[in-house]
Amino acid sequence: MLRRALESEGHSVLLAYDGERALKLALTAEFDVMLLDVMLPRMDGLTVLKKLRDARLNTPVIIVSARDAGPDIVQGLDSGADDYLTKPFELDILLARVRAVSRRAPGPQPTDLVFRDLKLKPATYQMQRGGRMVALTRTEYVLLETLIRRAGTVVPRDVLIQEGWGLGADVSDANLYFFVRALRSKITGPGEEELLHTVRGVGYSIRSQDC
Amino acid sequence: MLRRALESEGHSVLLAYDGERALKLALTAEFDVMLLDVMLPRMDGLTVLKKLRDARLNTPVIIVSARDAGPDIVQGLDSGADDYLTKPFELDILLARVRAVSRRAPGPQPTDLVFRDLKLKPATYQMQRGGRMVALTRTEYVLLETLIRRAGTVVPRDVLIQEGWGLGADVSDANLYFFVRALRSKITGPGEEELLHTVRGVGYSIRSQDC
DNA sequence: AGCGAGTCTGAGCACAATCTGAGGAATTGC
DNA sequence: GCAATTCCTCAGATTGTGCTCAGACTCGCT
Repeated sequence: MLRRALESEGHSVLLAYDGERALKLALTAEFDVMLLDVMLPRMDGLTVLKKLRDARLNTPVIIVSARDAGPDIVQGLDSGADDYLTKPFELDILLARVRAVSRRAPGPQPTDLVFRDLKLKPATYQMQRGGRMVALTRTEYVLLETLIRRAGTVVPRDVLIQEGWGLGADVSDANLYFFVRALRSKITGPGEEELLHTVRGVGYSIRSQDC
Repeated sequence: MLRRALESEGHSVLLAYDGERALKLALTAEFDVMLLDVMLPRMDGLTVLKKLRDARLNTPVIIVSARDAGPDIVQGLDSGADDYLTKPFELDILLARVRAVSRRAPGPQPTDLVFRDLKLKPATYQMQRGGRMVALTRTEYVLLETLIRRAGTVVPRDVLIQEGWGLGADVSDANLYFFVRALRSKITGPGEEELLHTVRGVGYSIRSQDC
């Protein structure tokens, strides 16, 4: 739900389901804002924050926690958080606080989605294959994003349709074929390896020849 | 009481008992943090904040208010506050938030926004392309500012509208087109590279041809 | 080899998104 | 109050995206 809300505000969102992965993400890519829960599996939020700051990264962090006791808040902020929001909260407030926090961050560096030498740039609706930079239309972009998010797995045709056109959408097969074709022609230049494979009867899959 | 507490933390404190004096203080001297109540005599806190930001001062501001309704908080943050604290609050939390807010501001932000040979001068509402200096109207300026702040990324149309005209603004498409046209004609002289690109179905983007 | 369902291709149309020109309303400065 | 600037609106012109269709091609099966 949060992801949706943030994406509708123009952010692109990466999700981590436990503390370790959150930290790993935060250390590898560069983010505008990090929303951090405290109670997390594998590594709690405050530790994540501590390690992040130890690594001299000052990505803005908003702690989102059910703990609303004074000492918890103080500890959170003093661990290096930029803001502290207690659950339950109103969505509008979260969005406003995200705006407030990210407003001062100078260089927004939305993260790119990558598979091999194929890079997807949410910020500009472009993709890059090797050195080639290509512009994508909105629908092409959405489809490629879901494909590359699940790279290595097969994405069923109806999932693609749902992502690209919404739930009850009435999309003809030919139409999806049309976009697959468009994507293929953009992804695979002459002499390049085919990355977007058809899985007959099911859907499509981004992967390299082997595996 | 607040003054005591803050001074015991090593801050030196100046007190203003109404909004007008607060604004005057904030405009004349340079502060690490400003604690701002909303319900003030002579000029309410939000107006003070607004005028402060209009004067291009980005002193960190924490709003301290009894109003704890969602819309109030959102409005406060979107007016340019860095944090929002509802009364009653624990002293420790206030102190922690003051530390959090003052920690990050490394002094006043850079004055000119720059992308390639395009320079935006907030102080004078002017822009410079190469050697050419051009005056901008208020709306043109705001739009170009948000575009250049997120240079390299696509700024959705509704974000532009929100920045230029405020939240619930009712702005016709044609109107935005009008300003985009105005900006383009000012940014791109004859023979110069187009920097303001449209991304169909989404919005606009400042970037150079490649990348 | 022959069949059928599933998939792909080429060409072209329709429509909404975008852009333009011209001019009218609202502000602003003097 | 007037002139200049700024902002906004309307009515077409234009474009690119999304979409469709008919026919060709594949793959797996018997």
